[in-house]
Amino acid sequence: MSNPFMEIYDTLLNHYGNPHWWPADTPYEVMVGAVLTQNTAWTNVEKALANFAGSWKPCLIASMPLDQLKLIIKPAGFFNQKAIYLKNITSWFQTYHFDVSLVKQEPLASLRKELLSVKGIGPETADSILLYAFDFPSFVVDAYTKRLCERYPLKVGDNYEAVKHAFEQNIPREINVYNNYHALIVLHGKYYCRKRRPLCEACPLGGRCQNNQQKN
DNA sequence: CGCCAGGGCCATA
DNA sequence: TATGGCCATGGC
Repeated sequence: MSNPFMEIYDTLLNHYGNPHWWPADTPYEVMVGAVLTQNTAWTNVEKALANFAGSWKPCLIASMPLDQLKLIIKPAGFFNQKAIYLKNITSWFQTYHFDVSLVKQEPLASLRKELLSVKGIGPETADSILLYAFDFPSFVVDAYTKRLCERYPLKVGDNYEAVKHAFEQNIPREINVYNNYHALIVLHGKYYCRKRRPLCEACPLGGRCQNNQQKN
């Protein structure tokens, strides 16, 4: 195979199996989780999510006092900002009457612009929501993705949109592939290709990664 | 103890 | 337009 993007994908999928990812039951829960996990460990997000105690209706969060919302999400960190961000994304969802099917009728490009115009929704959060909440083929780039690209290396630059574009040009435009690929990169970034002391010797990507070659 | 986690906003130049 | 400081908690 001549495409390194697909080589990596196939290797990671073979090694980790199907991640069947994003731990959430509804699209709205995905949106909330996507905001709460910004620069935050998922274990902290889980604590915050547990504090909702089943109060998952967006209309409830829309009407909830800001201070109460801050208290609920406190374990996720940055709670002063994130409470406002949750209000903002909920207001956006309300413009669609909290109707997922209405959102899905929008063209991907305009929907992405809408999300990016919401204060608190940057490129990664927007793409996560598009892909994992609404099933749009919008590739998600995060810190793990950039690190893997740097080390391998896949010469895709450092700019978010450039990295995203590179992946989308080199993998099939399928929801399943986009979904799995990002999930696999997160898994891989956590357990092997971590920031400090990566486990290059046992890495499933083996000698194809230049960062591994250097250590021989 | 210090580092880090599935970013994004804002001020500054 | 691009970089740096800031935001906050919990796990290791």
